[in-house]
Amino acid sequence: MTSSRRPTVNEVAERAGVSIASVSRVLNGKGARAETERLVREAAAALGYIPDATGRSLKLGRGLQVAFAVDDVANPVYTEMMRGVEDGLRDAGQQRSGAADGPRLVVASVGHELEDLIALISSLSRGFADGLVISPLRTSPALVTALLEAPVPVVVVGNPGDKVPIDTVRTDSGRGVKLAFGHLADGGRQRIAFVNGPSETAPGRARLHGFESAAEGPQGGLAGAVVEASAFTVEAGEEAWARLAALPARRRPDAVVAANDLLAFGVLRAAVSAGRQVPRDLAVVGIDDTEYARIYNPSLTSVSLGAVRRGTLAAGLLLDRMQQPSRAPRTRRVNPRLVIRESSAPRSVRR
Amino acid sequence: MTSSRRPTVNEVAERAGVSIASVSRVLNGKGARAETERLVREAAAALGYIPDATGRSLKLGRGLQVAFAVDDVANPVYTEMMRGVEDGLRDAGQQRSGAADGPRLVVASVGHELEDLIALISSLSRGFADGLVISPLRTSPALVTALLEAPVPVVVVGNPGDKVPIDTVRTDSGRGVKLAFGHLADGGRQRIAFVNGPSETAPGRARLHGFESAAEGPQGGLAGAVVEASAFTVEAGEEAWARLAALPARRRPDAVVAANDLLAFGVLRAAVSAGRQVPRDLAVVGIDDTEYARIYNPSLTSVSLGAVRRGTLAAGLLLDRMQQPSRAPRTRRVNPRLVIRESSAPRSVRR
DNA sequence: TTGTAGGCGTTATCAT
DNA sequence: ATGATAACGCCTACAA
Repeated sequence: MTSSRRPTVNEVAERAGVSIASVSRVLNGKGARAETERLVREAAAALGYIPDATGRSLKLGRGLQVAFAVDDVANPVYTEMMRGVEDGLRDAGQQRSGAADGPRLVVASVGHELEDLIALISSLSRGFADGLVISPLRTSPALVTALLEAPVPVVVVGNPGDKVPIDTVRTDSGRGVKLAFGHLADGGRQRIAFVNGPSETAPGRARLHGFESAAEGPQGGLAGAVVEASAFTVEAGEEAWARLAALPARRRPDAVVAANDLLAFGVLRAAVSAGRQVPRDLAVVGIDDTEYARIYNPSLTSVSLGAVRRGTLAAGLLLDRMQQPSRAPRTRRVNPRLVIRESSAPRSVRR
Repeated sequence: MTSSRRPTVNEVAERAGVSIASVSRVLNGKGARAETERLVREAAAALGYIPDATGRSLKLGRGLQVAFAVDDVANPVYTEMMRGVEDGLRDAGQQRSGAADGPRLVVASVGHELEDLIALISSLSRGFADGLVISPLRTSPALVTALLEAPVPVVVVGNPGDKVPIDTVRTDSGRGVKLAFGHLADGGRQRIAFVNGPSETAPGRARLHGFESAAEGPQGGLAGAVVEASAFTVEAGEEAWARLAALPARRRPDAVVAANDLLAFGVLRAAVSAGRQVPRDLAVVGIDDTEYARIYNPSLTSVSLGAVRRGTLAAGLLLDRMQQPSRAPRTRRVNPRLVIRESSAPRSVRR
């Protein structure tokens, strides 16, 4: 099945009757006599020659792969972000280098363990990836250290900690939570609960602050219970709903803001299974505006954090830094945007 | 930000006061005097030395990465399959080589174009990946050729064509369709439509055959319209429902088998939006038993094709072939399994 | 314009 | 047991 061996520049050169230097030049568009060019291209085609990426990167000191490390490939928000990174790589790569296309994107799915991510970053070496985009849930001094000493440029989507001199793409998810809260309050909801993910994560902390600050605002009296789910997953959302449902009747919420769409789906699934009517008995708002938000029944009101856009911006920052490793770190921002759907229809309105 | 430069064996050797050969030996566990070993390890640790993957693969003629090429990263079935591949790589890698862990998995998201996939396969080179798992929707003689001449071992999840001598992991998705059809017929449904994906794809063809053969069976009189969606996506499912709804009343289905879960969600979304009650007015069964099938409202009955298991099996086949490139091609099979949920509750039963 | 030669970081052979 | 040295495939001064 596998052909015996890959042809090398040497064999192409021999067959074309030229030197390996000419082969390399022709194949890299460095200019050569028309006749030489023809000879080389013919020989390469005949042999099915494909440059060995290893040899090339070894010589060049860089390859053409960019990695995207994700905590949870099953979360659609990351696949959307990934699409954004891909787009950004392709477009910018084309625009910048005029080359056929930008670097190839590989996705490294690291586990949920922070250590795994740190190991990935510091093991990052030429030949695996020449740039990295990460969107870590958790952070720690060790991670920051690894980031700063990373062997290749790294762009963080999220907040790695204040004043860390590194390129980042950020969004104010706390403000997103306030948007959701205000929307539910405007819709006549009386007791609005917040289902957060783990508060020791960066997004968990930011979103909790958002809820707390909403609770201090003019409509703050409507703020209900805060429940911390064990993860940003559907299962954890179901479990969180069980805890809300166990509350004494007068504290039981008529609306829930969930810290992401997966948690929201969990709450919806569990609440509907328990016989709640959504949005009549219970309104639900998620965060991320995942593809499934539109599809769910009822469709889910959600706060878009611009996952695709954030991916694209991250790719741009990364390419810039790969070109100029010493430039000053930059931060790009994306604004949250509320997308209203069925799951949060105002209490007063009959469907 | 990026530290000046990565340390190399030379620097470790110099600092340890030994030769680079000793460094290499120690770090690869080839045995050395205890004192030498200590010296090398200390120097390596002090310098934060990490072997350069590029240099290593260049010398070794192979790296330690496996790629997984997917048509549509947004389809949860592929993220599940990917999890299976990861597991298989890790477990088997550990078991076989006794090494810390198996090869690293990278995901190459190729576009929907067959050409892109072919380009990926033939451009596959050392330094990018040393093995590949693909699950292509479409196939063609050109793809088969590329597969057979691929520079690295390839395992196909799916059916690349009959008698193609290549390792494959298969499942009889046609039988899955028959399972779904039979289930709906048993539940008292009178007119069962089939929403297929593009019939020029391998799964589209197999699933259509499954439906046709069900239509010839004992309950075949219940077989209704066949609609071919433009893709295996939610949007295409919504559009397909529109076409079913436009049918004259007596041909309108009271049940739908969809060729995958995304199509099923599209049908559900569109039907529910149009005021249909599921499962009272309309029963729906999907294929793939995606994570969202359990979560949807109503939860979706679906035929599991064992995505995770298929991924694991593919990883095993790949590792075997990487070890023995010339062994005979093998095929592993996974059986479809019906998972019954709310969306297909029998007509007669009141909820 | 073309060819020769050196070296990127690693491992493995062959002396010592 | 250890060290010097030669590759692996590629690109690119430098020389011709």
